[in-house]
Amino acid sequence: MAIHFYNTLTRARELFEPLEPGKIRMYTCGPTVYNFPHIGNFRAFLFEDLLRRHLKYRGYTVTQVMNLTDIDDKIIRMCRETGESLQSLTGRYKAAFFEDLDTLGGERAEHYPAATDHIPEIVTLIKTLRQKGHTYDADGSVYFRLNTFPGYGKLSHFDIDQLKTGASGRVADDEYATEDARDFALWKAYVEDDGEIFWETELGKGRPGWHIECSSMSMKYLGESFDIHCGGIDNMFPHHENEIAQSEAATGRPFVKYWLHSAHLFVDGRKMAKSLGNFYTLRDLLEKGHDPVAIRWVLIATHYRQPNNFTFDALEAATQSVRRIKDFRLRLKAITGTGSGLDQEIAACEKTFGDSLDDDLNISGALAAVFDFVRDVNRLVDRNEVGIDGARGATALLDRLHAVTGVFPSGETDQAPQAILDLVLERQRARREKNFSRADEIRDILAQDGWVVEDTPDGPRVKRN
RNA sequence: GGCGGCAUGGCCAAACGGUAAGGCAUAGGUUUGCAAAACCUUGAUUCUCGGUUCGAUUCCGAGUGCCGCCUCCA
Repeated sequence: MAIHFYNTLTRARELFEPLEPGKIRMYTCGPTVYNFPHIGNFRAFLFEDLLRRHLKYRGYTVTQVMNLTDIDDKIIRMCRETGESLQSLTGRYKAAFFEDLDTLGGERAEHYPAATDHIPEIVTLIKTLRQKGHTYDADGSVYFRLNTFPGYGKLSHFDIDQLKTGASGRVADDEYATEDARDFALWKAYVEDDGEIFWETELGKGRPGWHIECSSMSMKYLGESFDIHCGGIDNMFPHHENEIAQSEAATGRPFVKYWLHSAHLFVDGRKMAKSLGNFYTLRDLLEKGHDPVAIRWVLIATHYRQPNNFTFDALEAATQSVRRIKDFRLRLKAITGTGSGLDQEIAACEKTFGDSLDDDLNISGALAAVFDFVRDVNRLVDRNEVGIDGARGATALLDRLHAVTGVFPSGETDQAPQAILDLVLERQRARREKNFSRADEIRDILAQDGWVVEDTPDGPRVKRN
């Protein structure tokens, strides 16, 4: 089955055909590095991670760019309030972002350009826009003149004349210099409150607007036209709309072929908000002792265009699911005899898995295929019908699917230390001598150290609790 | 005021006109020294009301509820 994606631009499910055969260039809106990312941020980043992994699984060469926004109003305000330098502040949160990304098993993108490292490129792009008559200056700032770009609104499907200015109650005072309130800043003139944060450029003393960084950096690393652009649904307007305007006005070419937007994460059915007390960073969940793989599971297990309702019950269910897969892999590992090679089961699982993800990243179908496989194989193992070839094949399959989803780890790292293994041996001796009270006592001791011992026909199995 | 999304068994969640996947939890069973794991069995007519259709969770309309965007929030 060919890959299909739902394209926000057309509001339709479309056959996916990259601009260049075999190669995919994608841009994914990254974090603003002024805080620890919350799990809602990671819902979007992990959707993008799943996307890139699946495309690679399908044999494409993927070039992904994720920007790091390290200059904006909030960052400046924080620097002003704390006295910390911009570089120091954003450096800390960049590091935190990568640390959290690693914890969640996110693959690294090919490029992580930061806005402040691309001031020259930004200035060049603004100059091009100015040269083509798409800008005007006001009070030292440079604005994009919206009515010079006829296609404005084609992504968000907003009728530009019906936008209710200031409906969000967030229009800043310094926006009033625009001729039309809907025009947006490309370059913002320096103001007193900016302190030490400014760049002296041909455009004057100031700093870049928000949207322009994504246009200039995406085009620098991916070219004037590229395949996929992702982001949270909230970025569709105005951010992505403005990116299209800037980019296409500058180049005269189509900017992006497929726009993919992820829906929000809710917590207990409500929008995540600090005021509601349901706001979580990854670190909050880790402190509560939750498994990063289970967290990843919960964040990707809902289709990316559906609102994902995060609950601790769901996280617990995901934890159990991860455990089930790990147990299954341990069980495969213990198989030594001859028997079925599982060729049919493996092929069926992988086909359904791949077909599901090809269908606009239907993760639920993909996970269901794996669970069906686990159940089918477990049944065969119960009947002693699976041989070592089958076990190896099944393990290899899970390795392949883990490379795509990141939620089927082997649990190999849970290797018990010698002291624990000694206790297990002692317990075996006790059991052989029918000294079950001693055996149960040892099991309790192991449990206290966080290890579970299970008796199987092939001997005891130790695993992390 | 404009635009848009969502509503499926206790919880999470698929299905894009053909008669409701999967996971977790629950209950019963097989197995086990006891457990654990595994396996088997167990449960929904899909928010409400209309309409289109031989047939609707799926399409259309109205309503109810929750949510998002409308200039810098993934």
